[in-house]
Amino acid sequence: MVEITRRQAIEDAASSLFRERGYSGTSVRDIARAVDIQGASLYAHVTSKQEVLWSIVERMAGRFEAAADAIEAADPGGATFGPGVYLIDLVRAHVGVITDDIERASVFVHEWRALQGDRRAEIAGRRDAYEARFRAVIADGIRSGTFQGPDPLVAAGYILTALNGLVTWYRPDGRLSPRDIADSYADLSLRTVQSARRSR
Amino acid sequence: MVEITRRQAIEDAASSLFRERGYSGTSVRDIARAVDIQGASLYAHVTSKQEVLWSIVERMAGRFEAAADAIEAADPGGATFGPGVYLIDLVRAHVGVITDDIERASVFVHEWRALQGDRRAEIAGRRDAYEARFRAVIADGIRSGTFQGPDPLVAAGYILTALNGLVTWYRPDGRLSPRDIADSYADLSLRTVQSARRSR
DNA sequence: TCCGCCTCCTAACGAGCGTTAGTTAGGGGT
DNA sequence: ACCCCTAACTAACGCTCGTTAGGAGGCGGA
Repeated sequence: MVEITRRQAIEDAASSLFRERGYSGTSVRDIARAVDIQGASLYAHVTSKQEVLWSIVERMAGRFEAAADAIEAADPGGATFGPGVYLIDLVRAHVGVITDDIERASVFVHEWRALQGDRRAEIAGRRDAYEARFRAVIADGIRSGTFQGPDPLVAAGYILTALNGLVTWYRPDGRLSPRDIADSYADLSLRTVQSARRSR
Repeated sequence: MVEITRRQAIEDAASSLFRERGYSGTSVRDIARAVDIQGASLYAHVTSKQEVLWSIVERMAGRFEAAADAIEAADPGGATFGPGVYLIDLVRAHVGVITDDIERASVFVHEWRALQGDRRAEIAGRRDAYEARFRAVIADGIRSGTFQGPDPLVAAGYILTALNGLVTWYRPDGRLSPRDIADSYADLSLRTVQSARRSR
């Protein structure tokens, strides 16, 4: 990871620390130390600690949204390829965004609550809108008989938290490539909304 | 919730605050204010902030373990009723522990990382041992042909994070009762490890 | 009546917090 | 030669942090 700007290096260091110790558990002097600088010198590059968190979270929100937008653009409402393909694509995209930048993704998933005021509300809203895409495709699939499930809300909650849980165990240098995980997670998620074969 | 001891009231208040703002984001004066006391007066009931977190996390670890122990005792190794029933029972038990005390469960899931030194290591080990029960039953089921899956480790990770994700959206006063959720989650989890019926 | 516990208080400690102010050193453009 | 920009520094601000010390009031049991 070659750093171009000092600002980027600071955000990378902050992401890593926020992930490890949480936003509240990380001091600006901790971040500064990670880029070999005095605490006060950080403020030449950054206006506040809160703004660093915002920058990280906002960028990741944008990535998730863009990935989902691309899928919607390719197959509006899943009308062409059906809810199964649409759901699989959403899952693969979600996994891809996480594995692409695990530190920032982890901060996005766990630390967005540390945002204050309007920014927190904005992210809460955008998260909800994003999750609604999953709820919609699941509800669609159930309505059309492609999926079977107890409740679209519960199923969406189950799948989405499973996907986000990836940030707790994914290791870039681990046995499984992002591709492997995307394949597995797409498979598991599709099964989750389809009736199981009976077996004893 | 009728409080018997002052200590219990303090732990309840701390659980609620740790859940909302995180361990680092909560000060001892915040906890004290929640039980209408001066910050320093807390130390008549508690030896340190860290010890309060430990008390909460340790108790919940015990609950999860006890619930799983009961299942193992009733059907050792799933030898009698098979992996399907065993997994369903584990899932129902896990959901039950969470819905039974959502605040403490949420702290257990998210804030155990704030523990320091040996205590953190101990909980990490106990968590891993607990999760191994899920991995084992899934691997068993795959070996015996009851389950089909891409990888027992991935499947276990997927299911466990889905279950733990319940702490982020469960509301005791919501539409769904703990029973409803246990039913749905047991169903969804079983599907996750079984091949889907083909449908278009 | 007195003892001892329980609960809570005020005052204070040293450390660390996020942030501001003012300054310095070096390099590139005019 | 001059100027400004960038990137860093030291010093300090007011505040909050977790925690300790020492004491006061009330209540149950001997």
